[in-house]
Amino acid sequence: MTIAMARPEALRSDAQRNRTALLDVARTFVDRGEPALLNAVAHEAGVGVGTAYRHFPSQQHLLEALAIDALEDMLDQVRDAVVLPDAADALRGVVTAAFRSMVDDAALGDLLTNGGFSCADTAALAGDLVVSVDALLARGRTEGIVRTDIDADDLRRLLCGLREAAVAGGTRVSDPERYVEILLAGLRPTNRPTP
Amino acid sequence: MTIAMARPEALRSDAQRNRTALLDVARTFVDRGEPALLNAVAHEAGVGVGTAYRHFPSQQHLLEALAIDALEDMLDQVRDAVVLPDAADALRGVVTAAFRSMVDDAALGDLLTNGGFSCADTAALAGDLVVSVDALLARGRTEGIVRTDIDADDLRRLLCGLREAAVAGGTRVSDPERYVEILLAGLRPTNRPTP
Amino acid sequence: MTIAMARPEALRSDAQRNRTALLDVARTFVDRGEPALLNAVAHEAGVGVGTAYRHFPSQQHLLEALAIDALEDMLDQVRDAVVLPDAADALRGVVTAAFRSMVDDAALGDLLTNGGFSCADTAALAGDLVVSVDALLARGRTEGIVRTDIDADDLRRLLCGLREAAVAGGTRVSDPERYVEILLAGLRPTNRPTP
Amino acid sequence: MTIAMARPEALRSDAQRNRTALLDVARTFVDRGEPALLNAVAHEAGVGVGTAYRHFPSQQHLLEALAIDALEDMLDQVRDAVVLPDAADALRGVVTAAFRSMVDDAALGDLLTNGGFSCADTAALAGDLVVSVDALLARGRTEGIVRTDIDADDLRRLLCGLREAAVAGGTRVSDPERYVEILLAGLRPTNRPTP
DNA sequence: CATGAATGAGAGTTCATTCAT
DNA sequence: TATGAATGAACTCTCATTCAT
Repeated sequence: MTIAMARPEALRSDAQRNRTALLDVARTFVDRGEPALLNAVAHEAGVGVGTAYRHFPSQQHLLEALAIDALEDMLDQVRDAVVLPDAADALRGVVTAAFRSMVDDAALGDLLTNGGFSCADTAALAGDLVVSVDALLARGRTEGIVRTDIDADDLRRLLCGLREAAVAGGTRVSDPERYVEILLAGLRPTNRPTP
Repeated sequence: MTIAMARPEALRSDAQRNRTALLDVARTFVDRGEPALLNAVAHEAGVGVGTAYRHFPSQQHLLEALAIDALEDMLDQVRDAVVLPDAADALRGVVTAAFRSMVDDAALGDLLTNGGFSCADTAALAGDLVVSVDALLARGRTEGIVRTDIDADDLRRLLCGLREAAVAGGTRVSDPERYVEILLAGLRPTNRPTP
Repeated sequence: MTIAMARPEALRSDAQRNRTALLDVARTFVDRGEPALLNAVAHEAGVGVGTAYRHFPSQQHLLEALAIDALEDMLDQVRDAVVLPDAADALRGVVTAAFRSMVDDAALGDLLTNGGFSCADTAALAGDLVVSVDALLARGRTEGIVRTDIDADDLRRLLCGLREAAVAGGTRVSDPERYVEILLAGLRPTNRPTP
Repeated sequence: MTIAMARPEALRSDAQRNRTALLDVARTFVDRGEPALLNAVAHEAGVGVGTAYRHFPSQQHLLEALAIDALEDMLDQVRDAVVLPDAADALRGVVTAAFRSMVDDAALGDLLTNGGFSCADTAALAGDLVVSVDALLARGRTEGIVRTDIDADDLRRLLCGLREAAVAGGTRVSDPERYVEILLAGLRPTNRPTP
């Protein structure tokens, strides 16, 4: 029994073709806000259900495969941000980018909201993300630019909640950037004006 | 065809008994985070399915019946707040109380999050709520204690998102009050310190 | 236990009022081609379901109550026809009138089509109708103006079928009278021209 | 979305086995005059409900699958009849055969009576049938052996009505052929004896 | 007698997952 | 390895009839 991977080893070329087709179709589903039912995705991709299940044992696996690149980008961004000269800029950059990604990519948003990773690689990525975000927050706390009672999981929750606020009910709010500003302002330590 | 009401006229005593039993059971479902399936609720309440459907034509009606009291309390609170001497206190009180209610009562939280009212009385209540919240925000804007780019629907969305943040995944975050503080701080006009 | 009657004895005035209201509403249902569900009829008549069931123990009883006058008219017409001077005119008159009644009155048409009387009086009426129609046909056979292999039940079936033909699918055929002409022509003995 | 077909492409052997089993059971239902409920048919065929729904998305589809062969036979017969030397023989043959088929095969009878085709192939067949029957009637009119006010839809209605007359109430009338003779005689132009 | 709440079997349908081909 | 047919539990909803009030 192999551990599931959202990003698999090298595949035979036909398998790779199927996998890509499935992901492409699944993407259209989540972009429309519809659940990526394996059967429906398989059918629309012109592939047997069994094949779909071989590649993605559950909807969750499919979701993680859809989101893993974005998750990795997010990790890179946080790691870059940790070493930025200005801590406030770093945090602002990370929060803004994360929010945008989650609003634009329902797969990523859903994944971070619901958790419960099924693939070893996405789970590991998520773990690394927590570590890096904690580092970022630690620095922010040290420099006094962020509340001291917030950890990485709080930030994840707040971002997921904010994304819900922005896209809930299938309608995207106008100018979602306002919501990031609100979060960023709210994250600063109390009684401390914007620099 | 009578228009559905979440809070019906006086009921015959047996009907009232069943209705209460259904609502009690439904409450345990939503409190556990489970969907209040009409059949399951009916069965557990020791009542025929048909009876459940007579009282609540759909899960949505059931949800609204579960939430209407809390919704009304919320409206009262907002109306009281509008005439409070201090606008900042008023807003803080409303946001705090609303957040607590939604976190404690999943029915209320789900209702405000998903919208789509089926009962005339809950829909009316929700409409009144928007009016009152807009009044509250207008006053806040006038007095310069709240961002000018936020309306009642934004506040609803933000509160629903914050509640998601606090209770998502079936686990309630520790000390949810922190999240309200974040939101309240974020709602203040930029570059303006807490008084 | 009383035997059911489509046309009951004298009723208390309030009972009579309810009965009439139920029948009036039921008539609108069958005229629209909808089944006269006891619950729906009762509700629309502003009467309790129990009351509806007291007056009409089943949809069938309701149907018979709706049709009994027309059935009686039909019987009168046949009895009158039997003693008419011209047998061909008599048959033509009966067939034409019966067809028209059944096309115009879905309750009557359905009753004669499905049989299975639940009320003693409608059943008796139907029995009398068979007797009279057989007399009419006997005379017709004697005078050589009608096929010899047709009895009253055949004629009922043929008329019901013809009505189905005319109104099937909720769409009434244009000029239904053509269909009566076809039946009348078909009923004449073979090889015998219209006089 | 594939368009439904009453007669599918080549099936995998297991699918073919199930399909046949379902159709066999469904046949017994309609022959008993009972509605072919998908669930009941599936159960009696020893097959999951889902399988029944895969093969036949609705009762209507099932009905059309049951009737398509007979419908095709009927079309062949009409097309053959159109080119027969004697127009009267042609019409007689078609009417007689159609009536027999509908009386013997409740699926066919119900299909033609209720219309509302769900499968592309049966709908096409029905359309072709109208065309061919109209051709047959046109020739009959030209040769003066059929009433001029009857078109293909009238003939369909009359045949469906006649079949109702013959089999209504679950009891089949004795010697149904008499009814065809009546219809055939009735279809001839008025005042014109049988040749 | 009137009322209308309650009943519950059953119809119709969907979908995640398995497994024969 | 790919295919797609099969599965059946689960769910929503209806309606004819009964019975407590």
